[in-house]
Amino acid sequence: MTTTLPVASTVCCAPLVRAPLGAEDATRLATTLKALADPARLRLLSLVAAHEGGEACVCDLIEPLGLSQPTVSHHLKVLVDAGLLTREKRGVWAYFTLVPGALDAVASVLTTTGS
Amino acid sequence: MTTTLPVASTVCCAPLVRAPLGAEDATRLATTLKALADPARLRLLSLVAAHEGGEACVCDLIEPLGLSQPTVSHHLKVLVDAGLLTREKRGVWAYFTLVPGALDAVASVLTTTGS
DNA sequence: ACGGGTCATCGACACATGTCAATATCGACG
DNA sequence: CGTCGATATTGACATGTGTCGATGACCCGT
Repeated sequence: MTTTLPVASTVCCAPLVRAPLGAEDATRLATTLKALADPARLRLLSLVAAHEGGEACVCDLIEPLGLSQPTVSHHLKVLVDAGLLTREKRGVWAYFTLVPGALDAVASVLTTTGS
Repeated sequence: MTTTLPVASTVCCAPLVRAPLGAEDATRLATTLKALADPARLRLLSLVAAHEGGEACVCDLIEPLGLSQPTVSHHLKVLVDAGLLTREKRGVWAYFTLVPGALDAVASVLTTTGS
């Protein structure tokens, strides 16, 4: 294990602009946002979502990204650890899928129109 | 100028899970998300939003964050450069305010329920 | 004009991060 | 069993980032 927690489900808490969020909540949210704050990872999420069946294996993602296979694997691991993707190994291939509601949870914390 | 562009208004584009977003769009989005992906900056946004009148000066933010004044000033600059905060100097004090719709723009890009 | 208070900038430092080449792991299939 | 092909892990490297102390710039009373 390289990272810490199942974060995306821990994003929880208040809409950020309602109450001055504490240090712990801020750290958890920042951890999830750090996972998102990378061009390669954003494109990975986008590619997985747009791929047929909503799932894609590493081999599908290497070429469109233009990055090496280890780098792609690394980014995918970050996204899985952040709770944004799930990894399912079928035979030789590893299939990745969006975690339902994970991105929306982040979005809802950032939304200000909940007043 | 340390950074690049008025980003928050440039977040634009598609909801991320609709079409595989291009390299440029991914970079722009990542830039904005990087500005958000820090506990101190998240708490700053939260503190400013919760503060009386929706605005706060640096001196209001130093103590609740527990960081040095230069560090707070640095984080505020990052948020302003990202288009998430506005800075207005009145007399000796610098007042910061949330840019209306900036956070919501980021949130809408992340939302998947736009199908 | 002077001094005190608010904020920004600079320089330095430790640490995290993205990337790749090389290597390891592991399943499928002759 | 041996090999090939798909992923993951490791090690190394350059670069980016958060933090602070020191300093500079600015406004405002006195």
